[in-house]
Amino acid sequence: MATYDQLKRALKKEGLRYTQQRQSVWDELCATNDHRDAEEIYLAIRQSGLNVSRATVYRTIDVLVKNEMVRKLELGDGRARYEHKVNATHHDHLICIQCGKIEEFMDEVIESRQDEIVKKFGYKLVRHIHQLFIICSECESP
Amino acid sequence: MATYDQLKRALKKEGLRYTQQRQSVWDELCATNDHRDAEEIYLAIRQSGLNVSRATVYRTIDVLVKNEMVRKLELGDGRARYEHKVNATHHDHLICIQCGKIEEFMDEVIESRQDEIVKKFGYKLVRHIHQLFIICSECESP
DNA sequence: TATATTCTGAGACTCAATCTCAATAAGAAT
DNA sequence: ATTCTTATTGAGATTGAGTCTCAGAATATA
Repeated sequence: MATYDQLKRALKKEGLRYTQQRQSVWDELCATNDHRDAEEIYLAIRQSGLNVSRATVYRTIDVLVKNEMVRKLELGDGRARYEHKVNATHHDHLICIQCGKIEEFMDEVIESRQDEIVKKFGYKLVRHIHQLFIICSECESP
Repeated sequence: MATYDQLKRALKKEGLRYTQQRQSVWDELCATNDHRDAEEIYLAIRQSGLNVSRATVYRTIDVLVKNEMVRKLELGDGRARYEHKVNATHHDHLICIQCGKIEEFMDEVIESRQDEIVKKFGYKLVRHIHQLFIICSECESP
């Protein structure tokens, strides 16, 4: 699942060395489809018996985000979440404000409206954040 | 502009006392239509000769946000921005990643698509964040 | 193998935001 | 108006995510 080659290529492109620590961060990010914070990634790696520091986790994630292998999610609670982008298509997020569950959505109409809005202003769209904060069905009627 | 009555009403509703410090925070927030962070609000109040602590600025803003007199913007850079909601209609934001300029947009089609998406999931929409990170015309061709 | 360079980890540091608690001020009662 | 009760304030300590430092470890190059 975690592609050894993709990591090597990205590191080479950045002029960085391939190391076991960087591989383990990438492996752990690919191990689930969850949206986890840096501390969770760090603890999961340690759990698996490997010794990688928090600093290395943060540094490696930055490289992966820059190379579009990982997506960084800012939910406004001060902790960034990360999801790998292996085999993933573009999507935005629904976040339950009760249980924290995160689901994904994608809407072509919204995507194209965004482009039109930006075009009308005469600007250039770089990226967007679209998050729907909801109460999920389980939390609504438990 | 800064409505004395609206503040008094909100404070009464929360079981809080009306104080000069709280009034000055509300006054300063209403003084411009900018999207400023807490430190900027704090410094602006001090500039005007009043003595209000950072703690009070943060605490008062929380009350104002809770009572929908002020909107909190999380741009993902670790500093929340605030804008007053006096005479304001709903809108989302365009943010220039070069110069930091913030502009507003509103699109009925996007708004209703959001409702439909949430409805399809069987969830309840509480609030949303929609931010378009752009490069503005001045930054694009200076 | 020797040498140069990058990487790592532990912990110090940063910075926005929150918390603490003694001193102060608001509002109610008299 | 004065007193009394209770909330508020301010200065600085604290928190917590994330970044930085730098000596030692690991990797690449000669």
